[in-house]
Amino acid sequence: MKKGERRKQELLQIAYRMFISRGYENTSVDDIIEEAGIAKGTYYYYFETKEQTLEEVIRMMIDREVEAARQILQAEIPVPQKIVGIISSLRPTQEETPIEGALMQPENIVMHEKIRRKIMEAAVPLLSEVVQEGIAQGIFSCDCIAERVRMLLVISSDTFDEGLFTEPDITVFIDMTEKLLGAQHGTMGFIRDLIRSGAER
Amino acid sequence: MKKGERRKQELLQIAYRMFISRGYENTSVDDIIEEAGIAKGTYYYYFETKEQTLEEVIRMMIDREVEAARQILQAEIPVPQKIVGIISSLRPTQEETPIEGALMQPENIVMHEKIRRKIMEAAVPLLSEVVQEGIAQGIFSCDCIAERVRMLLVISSDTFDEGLFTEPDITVFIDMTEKLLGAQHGTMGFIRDLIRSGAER
Amino acid sequence: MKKGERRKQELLQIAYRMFISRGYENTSVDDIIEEAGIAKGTYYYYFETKEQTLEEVIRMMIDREVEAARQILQAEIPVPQKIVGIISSLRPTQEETPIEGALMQPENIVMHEKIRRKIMEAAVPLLSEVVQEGIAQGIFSCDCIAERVRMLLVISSDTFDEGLFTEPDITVFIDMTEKLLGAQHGTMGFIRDLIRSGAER
Amino acid sequence: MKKGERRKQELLQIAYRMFISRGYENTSVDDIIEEAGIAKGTYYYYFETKEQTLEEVIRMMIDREVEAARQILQAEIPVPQKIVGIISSLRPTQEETPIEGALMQPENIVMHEKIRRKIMEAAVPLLSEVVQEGIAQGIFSCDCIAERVRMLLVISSDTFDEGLFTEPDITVFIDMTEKLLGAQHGTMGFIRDLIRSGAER
DNA sequence: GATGAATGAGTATTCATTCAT
DNA sequence: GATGAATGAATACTCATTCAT
Repeated sequence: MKKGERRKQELLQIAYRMFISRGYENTSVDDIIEEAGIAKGTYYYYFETKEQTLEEVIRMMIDREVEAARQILQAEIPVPQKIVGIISSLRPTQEETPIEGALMQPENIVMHEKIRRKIMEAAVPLLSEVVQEGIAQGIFSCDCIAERVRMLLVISSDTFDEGLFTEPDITVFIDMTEKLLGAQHGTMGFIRDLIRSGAER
Repeated sequence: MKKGERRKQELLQIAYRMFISRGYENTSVDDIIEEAGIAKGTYYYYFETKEQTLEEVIRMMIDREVEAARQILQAEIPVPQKIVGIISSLRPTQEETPIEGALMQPENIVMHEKIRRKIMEAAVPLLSEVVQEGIAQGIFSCDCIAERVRMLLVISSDTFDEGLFTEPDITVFIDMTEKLLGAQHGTMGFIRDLIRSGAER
Repeated sequence: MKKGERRKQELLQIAYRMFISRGYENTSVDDIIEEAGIAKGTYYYYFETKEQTLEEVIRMMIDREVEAARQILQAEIPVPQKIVGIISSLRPTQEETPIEGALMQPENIVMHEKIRRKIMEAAVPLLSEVVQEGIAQGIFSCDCIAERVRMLLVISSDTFDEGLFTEPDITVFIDMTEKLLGAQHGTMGFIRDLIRSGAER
Repeated sequence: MKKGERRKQELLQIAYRMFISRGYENTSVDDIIEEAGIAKGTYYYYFETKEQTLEEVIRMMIDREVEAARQILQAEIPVPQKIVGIISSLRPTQEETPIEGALMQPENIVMHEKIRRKIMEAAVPLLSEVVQEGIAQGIFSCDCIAERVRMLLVISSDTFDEGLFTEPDITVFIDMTEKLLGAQHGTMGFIRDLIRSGAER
């Protein structure tokens, strides 16, 4: 039992890397089995279809990220930092594809989109909880929390996912976030420093 | 020459409809020529590759929409209405795919994404101009106009493109827009009535 | 040993049902082991190949039917009734596939044909014996018994196996049978009543 | 137009030979294109699917045979000879597979069966006409013509198609045919000479 | 007796593209 | 301008069979 499970995890890992770096559509089953050094039959022993492999790859990736996000949720840090931390941890394929840069444009779109939706599903409740916490602490003040959180995620994703943002983008994002959640001006300003220190690395 | 041009426009029209309704990847060259009633060779007489056809289809579609947006830009209506009007007119495949609903989920993603980017490119300068106008009139008050406009478009697209929005979504969207542009509370409230009257139809 | 034998009989039973209802070619080894709830290896412990399984399935099925036919042979009923009884008892998959009707058309042909041939082999001597008996009793009168019996079986199979016969088919079949065996007109007329009463059920 | 048509006929011819000699299931598309010396794409330019190829192969074969049968129907020969002639001409793959003998047992069954049914459909009306003619001439005397003709075909096919018949088979077949059609004893006796002279060749 | 992981040759089908006419 | 016959690499998936444990 264990043996088969481990093997499957290995295969998922390999498929994950290939899907991310070349795109789902551009990765053939032949490519995967060659990389994995297994026979066609072995692949289909573990996965019903290629599509199913994608599904499992995404689930694996998301599970991981949601786990990281949950850790942050329970950490002993200020609420604004929690928000930013969770959002960052849910960025797909962030430091995971450092090799080929932002390879999520061409035909990775399909997978990217699938992931985006799943992450949305998982992230909205988590973040809502934190925002709630912020409201309780008097840091935030707003209604329609779920909708605002969702909007926050969409903007964040659009602004930062491709790594092509400018200073004004950051400014507006910070402004936006504060107003969206009804926070005092300056509450989220630390984001700028965070990004700067991140970029320096 | 003219005859050939007209023919090409027809083909683009056909390709456009097919790409929209079945997705780019799911539309084969064979499908197109069958629908158009022409031979394989004829298709390749007009287009270098299938990819190029897509490019031209998108350009055509965007040109049209930008044209419509430009008309609104020059119309004699209040600035907030202009903004909403332009955003609406740039919604891809809105009344153009009335048949099968929001056919932009499954594998239309690729085309949808390509269009989205092109529209962004075209829309940001147009909308920026209107916002500028609003600022001059004292209706809006903000910096980083281009970035804010972009954000507005992203949120609008995410909220409304699939047609699956709720009341709170509208509320937050209106709130967001006002704060994003530094408008007075209530300035964009008319959007709600607009959507309601649109939905009634 | 006994335990293994029983297990094998169970597997044969399962394979039998699946072959009959879905066809030999359309039933994969995977299908069988799933239905049986056993592992791949177990299957191949009991059977050398899938083909061999088919062979054994057919043998089992025929053994049964021949046994039934033999009972009729020894029964104390008139010779004409014996003939009809034996022919009926040898109909393959008659009350055995009551579920899906005449599932022997599409790709079941392969198995159907194999069975047909085996049944022929088994049936000709049995029926020949009965015809001999009929000749001894002065009911029939003919030479080349084996050949005539074979012909009888072929016609019977063609006429009745698919269950798509009409009144004239019955008439001709009865006429044929009488003349084939050199019986008096009317001798086999009871077949019509038999079929009618069978149909009424 | 003509060029393509001829090519297709050639391909059909090749497929025909291969299906007959190796069986439909055992002939892969790869086999066919290799034999034909064409590319995969070319094959699929002419045929939608492999199944469709089979369909067309069968149609071609039957058309030919029915044409031959029709010629005999209109010939100026005695009615009994017509009957035998038509039946013979409808024998599938008779002198057409002289090479590998009766290669229609193993998995050719599928095709064989398909052909058998189509031939039946075509042959029954043709032969019925001839029998009618025989009745008019006082040579035959029977009712239920279609059913009798069908039976005749079935028996003939079973007896002769595989080429494994004996003297008694011929005797019974002749006897059967005469009685089936209500002909005088001796009417069909010429069949025996026909077969003998055929076998001598 | 029984398991299940591993195999790999085999299969039909798709499709963008080319080019001689 | 237009045709349509020809291409061939690519692709996902199947399945009977083996064998170490």
